[in-house]
Amino acid sequence: MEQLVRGERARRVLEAIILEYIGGGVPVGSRALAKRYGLNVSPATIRNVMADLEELGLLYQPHTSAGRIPTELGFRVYIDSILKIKQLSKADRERIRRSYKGGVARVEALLRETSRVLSAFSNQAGVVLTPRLSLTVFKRIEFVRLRAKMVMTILVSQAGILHNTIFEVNEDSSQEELDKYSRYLNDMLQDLTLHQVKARLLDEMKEEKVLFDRLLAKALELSQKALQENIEDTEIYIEGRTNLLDNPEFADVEKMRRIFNAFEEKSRIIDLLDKSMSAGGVNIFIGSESELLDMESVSFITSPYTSGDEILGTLGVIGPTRMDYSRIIPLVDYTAKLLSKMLEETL
Amino acid sequence: MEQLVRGERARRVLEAIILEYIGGGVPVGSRALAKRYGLNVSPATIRNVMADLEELGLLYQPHTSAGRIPTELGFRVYIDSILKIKQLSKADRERIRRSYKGGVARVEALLRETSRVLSAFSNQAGVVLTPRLSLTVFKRIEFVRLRAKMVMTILVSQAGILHNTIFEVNEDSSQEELDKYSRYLNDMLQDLTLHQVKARLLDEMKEEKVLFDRLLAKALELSQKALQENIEDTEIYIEGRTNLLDNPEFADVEKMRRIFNAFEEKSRIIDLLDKSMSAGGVNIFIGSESELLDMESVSFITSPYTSGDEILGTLGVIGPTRMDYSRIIPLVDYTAKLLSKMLEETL
DNA sequence: CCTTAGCACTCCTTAGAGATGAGTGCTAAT
DNA sequence: ATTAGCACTCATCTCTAAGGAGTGCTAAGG
Repeated sequence: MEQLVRGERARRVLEAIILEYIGGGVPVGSRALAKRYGLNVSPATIRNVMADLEELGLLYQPHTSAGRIPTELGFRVYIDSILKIKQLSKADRERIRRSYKGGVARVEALLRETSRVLSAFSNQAGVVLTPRLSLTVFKRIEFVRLRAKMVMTILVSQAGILHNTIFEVNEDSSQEELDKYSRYLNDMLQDLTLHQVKARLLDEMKEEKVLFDRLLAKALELSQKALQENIEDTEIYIEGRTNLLDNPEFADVEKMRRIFNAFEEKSRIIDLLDKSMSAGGVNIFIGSESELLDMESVSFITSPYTSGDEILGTLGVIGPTRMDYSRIIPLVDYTAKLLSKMLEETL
Repeated sequence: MEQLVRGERARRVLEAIILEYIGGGVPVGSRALAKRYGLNVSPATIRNVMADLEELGLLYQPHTSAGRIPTELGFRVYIDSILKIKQLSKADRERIRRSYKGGVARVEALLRETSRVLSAFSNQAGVVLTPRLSLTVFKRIEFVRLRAKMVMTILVSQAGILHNTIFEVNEDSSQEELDKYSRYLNDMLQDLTLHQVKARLLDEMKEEKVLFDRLLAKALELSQKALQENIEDTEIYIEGRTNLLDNPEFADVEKMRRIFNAFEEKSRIIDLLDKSMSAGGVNIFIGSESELLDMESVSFITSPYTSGDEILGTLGVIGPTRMDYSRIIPLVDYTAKLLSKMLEETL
């Protein structure tokens, strides 16, 4: 990829075109480029360079008499080998920290607030994925008797997130009995990851003692059910969707509909963000790279967030391919770190 | 209101115009009306009637040579004194019941699913408000020690909804101690509404015994904090937003932006739905009646839902003023009753 | 060999001019 | 009271022409 754009001048032209296009959203012509950027060459020369870049697949023309627009590949090359990512300024970091309203009263609220912050500072849509339950560490389980034979289980993960399930049991238990079960389980399952918890429960159920120990049997049955339902229900907070409407590329209703449809069908966005979870650091998906059908003009900038050593989830910004990467990449990076720190301090 | 449209024919014309306008979304002319509805009068006569209706403020013309469009008042009169609301057919009721996917594993999921169902059957946006915590009945409280001095409280309402708060305390308590507090409180607060709980806690704190009973004092302090934060955080589930994009009245981007902005600013929608909570049965807000600024062309059809005698929250459909009230009013009505029944059976 | 001025050419965008047609209000006859 | 007839209004559509941004190519100059 690196050697794709050889000449120094070619790279500067590509950069200029991308900056100009990010700023304006319209095809970029040679004249404007020659004037506004200190390239010190004539428009004709730039046209030659542009023709080369087009041949490499980094630019394209919507029609013969229009300027050039960067292709996805063009953006890719720009991001990978031209863009120098700066740190966020101290003032910006400060502003972000301050823009968190209120204390950390609930993890869910904190995640949603983070999404809002991302959207506010990027002027695009912010997105935060809640921790994958299966990856997180068991903290506590409780059973609540709602009415005869109806039980609610409450599972608390180390990440401070609650998951509940309501189900019917064959045999009624009093709240006192349920409390016994949960005390028992809380002792047994301390500090296991949810995956380990599942395995542990299965192991226990195979043991002979289950046959004789009614309490144990009951407790296992209930917790089984609780985990079955819950293990994969990840939530997603998307804030600032309307920011996307300000981008001229989504001005026509048809494109908009596609994007908002994608937002409604959350599972595909979750899959995408999941992918970027394992790969640490900031990830960038440009247009069709995201493999979200019909989203050619949309890009994702994501980063995982953690608590301690535990990777919890992903957050990021959704915007047009034509967004200001130089600002938003550091923003996403910093916000992920900030959130991680806040979580670590409370959990 | 009733006597506003005197003549029987005038009412039939108004009805025909509204039906035609709901169907087509374009101004309705006298000729089309005369042909398609069995009014047995000539277009000229209808024009006279239309002129009368316009004078009453029930219709208006976008320009001299266009047909008529019903005003908000026109819709109001139609709904209040012309429309006969039918029951949903047995087949429709069956289809709605079936379209609920999966069991009732969590109340939150059930509410979101209800929102989805409303949107799917109305082809508009569905909306469901979670129960107001302050109106619901206390079920259970739990404290979880997250780390030194950090405590999470979990409050379970009778409605099966969880609310949690994380906060720092001055003095560390072990999980065993926290369990004692919660057992104590669970006994004390059983079957009170959250409002009563608040009052009760304040009363208790005034008592002299608090000075001597450390356990009591601690328990009260923690529960105080838990309630303070939580008492008003209502959630709202809006599904099927994109359905609104199919309506020609929202075809232009500017109007769309307004609507989606309103969706992002949830508090105003919550206020509106709250209003309709106390007034039982189906409520209809037409255009500016909703007092959501900039929403002239949007209507709300809402109904409260319950569990037993308790009013829990509100659900409804958001669509253009020009929506099919005759179908959607019974839909909202039935869905509210269905949800109420499902909640009653599980809680 | 690279750079650049000049020029012909493309093609999108905009504005304006008719033409079309849906729909009205009014008048006069039934 | 109803209705046929007619003149009139005005949004919408189509077509054309002008304008202009931007290109590719060629030929001249460093």
